Amino acid sequence: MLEVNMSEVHEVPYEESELYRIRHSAAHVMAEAVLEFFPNAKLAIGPPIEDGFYYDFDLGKDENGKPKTFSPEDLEKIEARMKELLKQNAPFEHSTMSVEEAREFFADQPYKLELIEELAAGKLDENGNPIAEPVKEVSIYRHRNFVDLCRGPHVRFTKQVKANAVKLLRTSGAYWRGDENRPQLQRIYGTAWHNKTELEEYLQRLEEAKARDHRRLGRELGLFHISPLVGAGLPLWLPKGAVLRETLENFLRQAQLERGYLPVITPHIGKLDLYITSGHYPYYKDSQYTPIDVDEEKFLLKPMNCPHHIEIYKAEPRSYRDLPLRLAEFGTVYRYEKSGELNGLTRVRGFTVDDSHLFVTPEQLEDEFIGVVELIQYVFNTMGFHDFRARLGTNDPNSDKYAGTPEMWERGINAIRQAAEKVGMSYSIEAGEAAFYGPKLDFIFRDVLKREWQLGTVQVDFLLPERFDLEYTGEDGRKHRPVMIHRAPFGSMERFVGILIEHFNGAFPLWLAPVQVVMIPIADRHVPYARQVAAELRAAGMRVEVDDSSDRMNKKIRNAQLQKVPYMLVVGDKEVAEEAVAVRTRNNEDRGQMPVAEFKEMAQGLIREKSMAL
RNA sequence: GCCGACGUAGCUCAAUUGGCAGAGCAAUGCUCUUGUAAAGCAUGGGUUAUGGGUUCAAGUCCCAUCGUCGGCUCCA
Repeated sequence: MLEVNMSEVHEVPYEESELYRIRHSAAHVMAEAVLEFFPNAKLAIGPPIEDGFYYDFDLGKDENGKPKTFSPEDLEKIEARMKELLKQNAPFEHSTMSVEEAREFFADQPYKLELIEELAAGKLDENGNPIAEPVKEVSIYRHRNFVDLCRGPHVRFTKQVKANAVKLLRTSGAYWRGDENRPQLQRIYGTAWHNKTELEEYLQRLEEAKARDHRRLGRELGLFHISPLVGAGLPLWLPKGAVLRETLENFLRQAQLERGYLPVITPHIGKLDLYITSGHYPYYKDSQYTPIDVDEEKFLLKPMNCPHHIEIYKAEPRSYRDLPLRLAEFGTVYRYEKSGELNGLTRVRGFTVDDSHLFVTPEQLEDEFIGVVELIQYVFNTMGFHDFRARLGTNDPNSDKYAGTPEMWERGINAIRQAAEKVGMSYSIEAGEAAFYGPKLDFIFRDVLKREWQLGTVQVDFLLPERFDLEYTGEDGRKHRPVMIHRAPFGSMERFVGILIEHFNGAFPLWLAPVQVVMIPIADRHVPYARQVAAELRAAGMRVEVDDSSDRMNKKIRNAQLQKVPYMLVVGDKEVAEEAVAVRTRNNEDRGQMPVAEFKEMAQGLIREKSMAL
């Protein structure tokens, strides 16, 4: 198993590290170089970021009135010049200016002026974060003739940024202040490290990430295919991918069965009115497809499963004895994603949610919420996902994106906090991360490349029960309003599988591997025996292929190895004679000869336990 | 959707300034019957994403559309 070393231990916060100063300084020197080639460029901001830095520029318009952009050749020129400038040693000098002076000094830099005004007004700092009070003086850094409004810190001399540890990576468009209604600027991304070795290690890491890209592995391992004729963002699951996905689904089905969930199946479209009632339609109009006309009525390709499940709840009168009612479905939903946002399996236009809606009494809410949290933890643990954190997403009181009353939100948030406390789980709170109908607890997983992915989610919802006027008859014979819990441990099957592919680099644990065993007959005369063993293993529930091609044994091993098949069973004269198989693993281990029955028992055990081992 | 780059055989990539579309792997056939990461030989495979245009001549230049990639924005 490939171990990718991303360890970059920050003893001090990144903002106080030398690397941060190096990158911040590299951004300034890059801007200096840009101004040499584009003297009229307007400077926006140029902060350090994870693994590097960027700087945004407004290059003005060309003769046709189109915004000017950086060409790839420009990038090369800028990088070369930047390296020269780094070597021409110059000190970084810090000073301050009064707001008045700064306004005058940056008179021809409109973006800097905007930053100065926001500082002076006590609104936002240069990163767009709110500040406590208006500032009277602004901080300035100068090296040679390049002067920038900047809080720093920087290295002391440009030479401290090693020219051979810096590389410009790419250009892109980026909206000023991250707002798509404001001008689009030209951004240059670069990376900078302490020394050449670190830079090379970083570039190496990028290569490794590329090699385990799920889009590439998805093709190489025959997992999925995206056909432009079917449509962008609409993946086709190939047999091996489908096996992988169904194995995951069946695993969860079983876990749900054990926990009292009930399966339901609902159609892919529903009347527009359904979504108007739920409130989804007005809120998410922009990310839904145009309604379909059916006779005189409008139908929506379903963007959510909850309204359908709610209608199942309403299909009959409910009593407190029916609750909690846990309805579960692998429900496929369709959401419009802008073309530029699509990405392999991780960002698609049609995907399947491992959805469930729990209808509970207020008294049951906490226990049921805990049950869901424990289910998600069980699912993650089984996957071998140990590096994850929880995030409580609350409403942002300043946003009109959230429906319901403050009391509802309060109750929901409290329910989640109490449940989290009871299971002893720590979490961070982020305002503005809630669903429109209620707060949620998200499970954020860090993969082997240390990238974070939001996977499982649990949401508390008092709103939709109101909107749909849900009720049950209580012990007291009166009508009561149930509470809903929305939850999905995997999130979306597409996204989850995409992440799984990258996390395991295509080498799935035995129980998930689309092909668990490849039979490798040495010569043609061994093929019948290989088929016989394959049949026996298949009868025991294993996924087995026989490589009866005319390739040499060595080639067959190579092919199985490249497909990351866990076990290769080589069979020749000796094995035929002794009812045995010669076991080789994808980890290049030669386990030697083993009776078929022994192999079968061993492999079955590992599959049953969903072991990570071979 | 926006900015930029790109689209040649199933895959990875070649093809001077516009001048006969190629290679490796894969596929198919034949020979060999093999003991732990690539046997040998042969064969087939393309309206160069699609549609228009410029030119004696377009993979190459121009326009549009579709798609991919990297960002931005967005993500119930």
